[in-house]
Amino acid sequence: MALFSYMKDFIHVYSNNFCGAKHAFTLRSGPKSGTIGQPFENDPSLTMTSIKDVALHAGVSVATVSRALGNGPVSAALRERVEAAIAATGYHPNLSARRLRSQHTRTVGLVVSDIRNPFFTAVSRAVEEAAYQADMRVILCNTDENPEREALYLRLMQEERVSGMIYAPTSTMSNRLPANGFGFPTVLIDRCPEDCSYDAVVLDNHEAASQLVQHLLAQGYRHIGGLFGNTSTTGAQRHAGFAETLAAAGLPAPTRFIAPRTEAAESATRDWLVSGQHPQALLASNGQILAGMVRALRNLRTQIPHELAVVGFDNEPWTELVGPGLTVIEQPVDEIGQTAMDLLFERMKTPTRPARRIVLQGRCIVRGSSITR
Amino acid sequence: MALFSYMKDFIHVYSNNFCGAKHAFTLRSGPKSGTIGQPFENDPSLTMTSIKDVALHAGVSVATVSRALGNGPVSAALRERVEAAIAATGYHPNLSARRLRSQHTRTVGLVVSDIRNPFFTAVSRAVEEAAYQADMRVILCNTDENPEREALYLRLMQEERVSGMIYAPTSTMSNRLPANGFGFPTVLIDRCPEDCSYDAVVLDNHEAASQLVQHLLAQGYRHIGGLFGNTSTTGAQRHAGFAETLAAAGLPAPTRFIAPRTEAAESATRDWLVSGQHPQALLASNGQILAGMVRALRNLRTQIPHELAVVGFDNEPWTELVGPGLTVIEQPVDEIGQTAMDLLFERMKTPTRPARRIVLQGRCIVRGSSITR
DNA sequence: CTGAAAGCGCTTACAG
DNA sequence: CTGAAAGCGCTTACAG
Repeated sequence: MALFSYMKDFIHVYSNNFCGAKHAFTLRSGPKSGTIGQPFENDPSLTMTSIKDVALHAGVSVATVSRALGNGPVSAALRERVEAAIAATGYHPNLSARRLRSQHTRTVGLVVSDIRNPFFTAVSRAVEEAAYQADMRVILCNTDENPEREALYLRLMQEERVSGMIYAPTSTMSNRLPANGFGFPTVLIDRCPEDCSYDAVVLDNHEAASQLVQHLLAQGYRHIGGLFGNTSTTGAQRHAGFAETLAAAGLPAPTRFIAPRTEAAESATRDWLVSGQHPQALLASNGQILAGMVRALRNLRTQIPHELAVVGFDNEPWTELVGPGLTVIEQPVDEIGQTAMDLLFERMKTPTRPARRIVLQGRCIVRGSSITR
Repeated sequence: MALFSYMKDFIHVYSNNFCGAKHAFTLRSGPKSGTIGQPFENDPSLTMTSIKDVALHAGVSVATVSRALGNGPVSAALRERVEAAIAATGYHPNLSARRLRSQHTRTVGLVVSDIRNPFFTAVSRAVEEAAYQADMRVILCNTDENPEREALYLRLMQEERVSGMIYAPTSTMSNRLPANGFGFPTVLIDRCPEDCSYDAVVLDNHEAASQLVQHLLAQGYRHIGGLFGNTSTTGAQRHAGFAETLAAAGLPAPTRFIAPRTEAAESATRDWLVSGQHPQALLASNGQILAGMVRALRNLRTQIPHELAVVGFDNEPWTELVGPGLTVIEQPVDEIGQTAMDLLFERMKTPTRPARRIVLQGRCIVRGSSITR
């Protein structure tokens, strides 16, 4: 409502005043000035009021307007006049100018590897919420597990001069993280090489996978196989927990590494099952793989859990609704996002503090997919 | 790989040169200068190389560096020297400065109402992809159906001076969209008042809901109820298609309007079913509602479709995996995102063109949840 | 408390 | 093709 009248005022002012005198310097912008083939943009300079317009309107200096905007020391009388002028002109501060001048962007970059993965969607929401509370913006970038896009977005982080970055590197970059950091505070999430010198928030992947295997062993399963994502340290760690727990029980750990995508998981599962000698139970190392696995079983008319038990990662809403319900590890997604932001803020305050690695525990939710009786 | 060495060079340069002479003007930034209680940021001016450093290093003017960066007219010799200097100094252009000076941001704002809704996740990906192709950034904002957050983000769009906006308004704002626009090209998606003067890409909601009802009628169902979201024009339109199709068949259309969330749908469904006189078939107006509905049925041990048939919107991967498979309307999410970007570009080119409303058809995917035989 | 002035890092007419 | 200079819209010492 307030916003609406704001807009109307804005439009109003645009079509009347403040558009004549102020542009001694005109741009030659137009269709030809952009990259070839790119659409050109309206010239915002013609439509946007600036702090100068507000100052003129209020009869004060731009410095005073700026102070009124930023809770600086301004007398009540002037502040009032400035506020009236802002309302009258429909002024909106220009963030580019503010960032350039103040040399801080109040922006955190969030670089994730697959926004279709609900794990990252959930973490994103938590990060955004925390940023919102701290009056910061977040730039969300989806690398899609593609190192080229990743390089592009890391460059973007530099160009945007982000205050900090929360980052889930692809496996390619995991081994090549700059030893001295990126030039701004960085917190890794979900994935982190064992030896790395970055702040990080990760799941205890080894333990979580181990829990799933122990649960299956307790249920009497002995032939247990696993499908793991091949693009991250996370998949590798979950595999380690899986394999070591089976080894401790004196059992083999048949494993396939695949792209962490539904389609890849579906065909891998199908191939495995039609190969004849398939396991009694299968573990999926993330939600996408789990979905592909279930789809394959469905198409093959394989009964869960009687013909094949299934366990996996990520407690997505639908895992409760499928078949007898799927046994999964739930990750503390809100805590991961919140903690990552906390680490970022601490790092900003104390740039020299030694790197901290926070390991969070998953929660094993047992459902029908792994219970034969 | 290229990126890695880039980073290393960057760090290297930072700790050596270019940090002495250039700051005649120093900021007093520090812990006290930010908002109270907010963490302060490292002063990037101390760590960042600028175009001036590159020019110095290459022995050319800043204008030449700028031209080399932007494909301007530069001799091959100088271009080479500039590129070497960029590599040596680890220079990254400052986007804030560039945007301020050039008066275009190459940024599109994407304001959605619920990022947990996979429909919006999918559309976001399509928009991002199209933006990426056009060398533009996207700012993704999630209003969470909250008009306050929405107002905040609309203000942010102004402050960021976005080139354009793709926008799914809450029902509150739907009635209050500024008649003259926001001051930049805007395309509505998913939701759009009937009479509105904005460019828009929407589903033929009336027809899609009608299709679902016709399918149920053809299957012999006569007592058909519906759960619809109450926060958007979309829910209302789907309800209209639902109710009118039933009316044409001379049947009543028992309806409940709810918040478009899983939890709300679950409790509404439960209440409806335990009330005794429940329908034979139920329609859900989006994916979240559909999920809540299925969960309620599961908890009540109600068999789909024998005790209750279920149809709904949004062909999310899991709808195929639940029970006998769920009959749904699939939305052309990629096309929606792509088309919205196209409309935005066209609007930028021809600001005065009359508003265009593009109505896309859904696809009805019939699965076991609505087939009794 | 207030204003005049400098300058953040770029891009772009303008004049060679 | 190239450089010197102006200026985008702000914030912030500095001097009253």
